Amino acid sequence: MDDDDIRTVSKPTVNDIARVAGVSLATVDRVLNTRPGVRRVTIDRVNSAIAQLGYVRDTAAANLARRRLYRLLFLLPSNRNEFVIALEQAIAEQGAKLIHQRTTLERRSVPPFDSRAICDTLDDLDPEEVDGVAVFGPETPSVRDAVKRARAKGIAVVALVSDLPSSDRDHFVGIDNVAAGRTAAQLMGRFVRDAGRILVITGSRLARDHLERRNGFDAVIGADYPNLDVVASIEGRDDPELIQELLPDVFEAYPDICGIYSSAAGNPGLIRFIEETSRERDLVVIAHELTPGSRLALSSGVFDAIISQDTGHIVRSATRLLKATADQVPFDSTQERIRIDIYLRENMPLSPIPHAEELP
Amino acid sequence: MDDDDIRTVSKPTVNDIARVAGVSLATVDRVLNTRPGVRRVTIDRVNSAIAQLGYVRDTAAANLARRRLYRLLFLLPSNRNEFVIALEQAIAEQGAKLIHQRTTLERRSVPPFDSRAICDTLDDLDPEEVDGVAVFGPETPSVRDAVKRARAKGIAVVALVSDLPSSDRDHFVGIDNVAAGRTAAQLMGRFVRDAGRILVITGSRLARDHLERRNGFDAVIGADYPNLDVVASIEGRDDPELIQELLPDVFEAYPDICGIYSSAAGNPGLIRFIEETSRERDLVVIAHELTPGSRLALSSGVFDAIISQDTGHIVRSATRLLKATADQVPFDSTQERIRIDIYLRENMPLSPIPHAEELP
DNA sequence: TTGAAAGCGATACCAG
DNA sequence: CTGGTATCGCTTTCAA
Repeated sequence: MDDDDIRTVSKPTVNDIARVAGVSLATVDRVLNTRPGVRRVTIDRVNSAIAQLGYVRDTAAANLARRRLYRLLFLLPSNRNEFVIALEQAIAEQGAKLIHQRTTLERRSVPPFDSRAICDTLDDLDPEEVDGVAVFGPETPSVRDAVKRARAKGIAVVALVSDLPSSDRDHFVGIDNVAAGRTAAQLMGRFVRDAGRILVITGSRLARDHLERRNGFDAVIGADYPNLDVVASIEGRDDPELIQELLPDVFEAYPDICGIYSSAAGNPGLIRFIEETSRERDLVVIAHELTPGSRLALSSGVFDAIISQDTGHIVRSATRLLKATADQVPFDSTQERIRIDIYLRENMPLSPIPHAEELP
Repeated sequence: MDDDDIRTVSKPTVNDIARVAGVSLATVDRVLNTRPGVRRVTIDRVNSAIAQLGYVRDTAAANLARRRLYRLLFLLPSNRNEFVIALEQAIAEQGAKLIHQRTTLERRSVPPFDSRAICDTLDDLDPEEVDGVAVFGPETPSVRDAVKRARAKGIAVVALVSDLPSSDRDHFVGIDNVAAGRTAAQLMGRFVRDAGRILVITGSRLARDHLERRNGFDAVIGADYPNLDVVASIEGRDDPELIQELLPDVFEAYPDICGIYSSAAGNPGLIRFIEETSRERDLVVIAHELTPGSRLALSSGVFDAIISQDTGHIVRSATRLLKATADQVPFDSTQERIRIDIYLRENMPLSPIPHAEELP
């Protein structure tokens, strides 16, 4: 009892537990890590000592002793659009920092919407070699099952950017895309001055995130803005060239388009089209993802607003969640919520990707 | 040389340095931590071994051995508005988590705008007892000098929410308030449908953040929205009662007010006024800080948009920056940039302060 | 000016 | 089943 009082200044350690429970360090460790070979009574004795002392494991010390390495894998589509590139950069940057914290980030690309490649990659993963994987891919039945198998092998899995809800992934790291679509619609409704038609550019039917955005957008425009009419969307397949090619016909068919919601990738094509043809038009354009290209468009007035998600935050969050899942420890949910960022020209960060790492 | 090659699998340690430099661990440590009592030649030998091996210190192991505790202090105004309360909650929550990471967060309140109290607190700080302090206060000459003295004593100082630029504080943790004001103005200009007057509610002339917002707001309205006219602002002193009291006269004098920019605290008074009197009016209202009260106002349509800064992020960022400064190690500037958040009804987080800490 | 050795808090191997 | 002990990477006396 006196001992306990004396100890209250600093936090209890395994040694304290051993002393209070009257067992050795090794036994305490066995109980702490639920390893076999301890009698029920002993387990109880140790556990009550733990409870009595209010012990909390020092993760840093544990990882040091364990020489624990976290090997995490990011599985991305091999798209070359700016968003995916930003994500890759964020992974590379975080990876360079985390190497000093016993964590390695590996990145692997598979062809877009190639469920098969995703499944094969996941199935080939050896739990001895990989602790967790972040998957940015389409929600297909085969992917869903492959995620389940990976988790069954003991590999932590988070869905990145686009959710895989029915796969039992451990977490989803990204924005609520229905809400993002609703946000875009609200801005559109506010920004457009008169009645007219709105064009939505989508990506692929296979991408859950694009679908959700579209649904959210339509719901709000339909409910709150009777003056606006959403015309049948064009499917741009995230391809700038295709988008630039399709747009003239659309504007021919609907000359009264007063707003464009670019809900997927392929913005460069949209930007080129507007710069070449629609300068004079009073067109409200809302797009997704703050990238070098979309920043310029926002600065120059080609875009009116950008809905975005912070790629740095996404990578850091995925990393923390994969580690926490692997270690089965709690995490800070407030820190892991990815915001639906709204950027106007006025609140853009000065530099999208400040590479500088400075000394205080 | 062979040794080095063999070692490339894992990262170099102090032992490797000692071996390569042909000195003892103790000497390596002395050089690493720039402690006295080492000959020039020896220092050089160790340093070149460090460079050769590309050594990076394992902070976790160092802190373990050092039994390093970070004692950080947050100095806040004793205002009871929701923003300060949210900040206090974030400090309490982070503090509870960080206690397991050798970091204690202490919070101290001083009367608002009481430079003297801030100076006294800073001057009383013992560098043996406090590693860093985050100051949320007015930028007065005396505060500036007290910050300088604190830093001279070896205490890390960051300015919180409102910058103290001429004080040589180590960092500023908060948003660019000029840009925040500009953002509010752009939204206002976009949201207001017709010509009219805009009322700005400010806080105090002593608060740098409020002044900056006001300047940014006026600049954009003046330049981009000739149809809008900003009437002389009212100084609400962050006081809901005062604001509620002042508003009727203002609307009497200017019945054509079509927008309100609440650039400081005291929103509850504004909300009550609008709910009681201006329901019928077509009033665009933009306020600062997402709090329980402002969330409700946004949901109900009393507010049209909220400019905000994430209190959780602010506290985490201040903590990381104070630690990094105290240890003189680099930090990740992309992670520390506090965003100018724009919230509409559609992109509000579901719960402003999710207290839940869940298991994966 | 330098080195040997004892920890920090936790883990893991090898005996018994 | 349980305990002793070396070790992780780094810091810190205490001697020499």
